[in-house]
Amino acid sequence: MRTLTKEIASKIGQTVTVQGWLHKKRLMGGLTFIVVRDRSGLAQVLVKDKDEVEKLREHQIGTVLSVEGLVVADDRAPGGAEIHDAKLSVEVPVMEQPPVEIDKPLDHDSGTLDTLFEYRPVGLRNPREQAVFKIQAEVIEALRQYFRRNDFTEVHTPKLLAAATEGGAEVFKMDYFGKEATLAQSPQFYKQMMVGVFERVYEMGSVYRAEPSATTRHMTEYVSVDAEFGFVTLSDLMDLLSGMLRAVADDLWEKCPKELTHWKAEKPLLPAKIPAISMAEIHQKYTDATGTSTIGEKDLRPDEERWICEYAKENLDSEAVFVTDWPAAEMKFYHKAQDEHPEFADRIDLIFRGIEIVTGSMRENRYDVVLQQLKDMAGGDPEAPGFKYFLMAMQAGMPPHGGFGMGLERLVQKMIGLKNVKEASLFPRDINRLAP
RNA sequence: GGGCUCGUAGUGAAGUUGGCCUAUCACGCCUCCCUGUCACGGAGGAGAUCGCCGGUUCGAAUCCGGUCGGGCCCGCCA
Repeated sequence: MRTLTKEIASKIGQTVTVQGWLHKKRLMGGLTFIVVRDRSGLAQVLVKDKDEVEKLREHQIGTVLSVEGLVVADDRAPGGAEIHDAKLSVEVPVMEQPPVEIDKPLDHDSGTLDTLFEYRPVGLRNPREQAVFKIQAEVIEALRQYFRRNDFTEVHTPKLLAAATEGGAEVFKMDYFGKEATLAQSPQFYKQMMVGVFERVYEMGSVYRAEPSATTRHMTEYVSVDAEFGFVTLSDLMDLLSGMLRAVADDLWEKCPKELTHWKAEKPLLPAKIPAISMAEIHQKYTDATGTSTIGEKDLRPDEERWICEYAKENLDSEAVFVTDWPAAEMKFYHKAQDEHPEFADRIDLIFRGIEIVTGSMRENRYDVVLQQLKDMAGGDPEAPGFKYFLMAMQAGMPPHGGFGMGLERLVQKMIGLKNVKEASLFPRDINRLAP
């Protein structure tokens, strides 16, 4: 019977067998400490028998071990318990030293990220790297719970598409049995269609962007958290997002204290309602504060995004900000303009700790209007397979609805405090990395 | 796509106004010592044709040209 390392503290006085990877060897002469890693964590084994220690000669970290011994309580042991009188059995010997260190923090300086990713299959065994993805898994779990609490249905939409979807971002083209197909850059049209079915839906899945962006916040493949719901206003959407971000943070700091400590992560300051500031006002404040004029610009500069978050943290007790009142000239065809001020789109971005993690908007739900906007704003062909079925759903009756897309890795990056979004991806894909 | 910047043992760095470099340090690895370590400690050792090609020079890690591969910022976006 296998005992997990996390269970040994509750098995004092019992003989147990743990299985895992050799994580650390400390030879002290007459006694040797061995640390074994399994899925639940680490356990210390004390070996005094020279013959037992000899079994590990020249065996590298990563060697697969089975260890049988007596669990003894000792304040000097990590976790208050360790295994004594151990009989070691090497299940899978490893004689090659790992290319990167597993038992000490790996370098995350920007200049060395290439090495970090090149050796990911091994480097991810490092507990501190693992922690990133334990946190990511918990974020997914918290989001799923939050959406379910709010009566959303989870869906999975196709990523192989007949044609480009939203326009704007570049899409990957590929051969599909002699026809041209594209990879989805978002589930936008499908999740809107599903509003007509379930009213409230969400999806968490990979999307693909063929943009030649070489920055700390872009990847060509990332996990998009998408939600869409009907019979709502932009205000409802902002409330949903405010609640969501807080739910994730609360859950994370409750469930993953150890993992967060690895990264010295600080719980974000998030009010019940994240403050909303119009783009024009941000431009004005930024211009006043820095002397660099951005007034009239149609988007926020990256530096403005960083600046407004600092401002909000100091003055509004929030590390996140909604940016409202985007110029309608920058609207996508499926967006809805504001009823009272049609020069603005009914759109928000959510900026968290200096980076845009969410874009959301109300969608144009009137068939005639969205059809016209498609022709006028996107030059789209209503009969093209990329638009035809979307329009079919719109014509079949759509309530006022809206939704958002959020970059999972960006959220994890900012919760932890990583410098590059790629550090929050198991196997990141960017403009010049396709492997591992 | 534009601008800037970097490439030195398995890993991270120093050296880069040419010679003192037979290339330095730390981690890791190997050998030995060490009975309470937990980033253990101590002694010794192996490991690098300084990304690659060409040039300048008596002499190149260092200067020049080319080339390959990274990174950061901007644009665009999540």
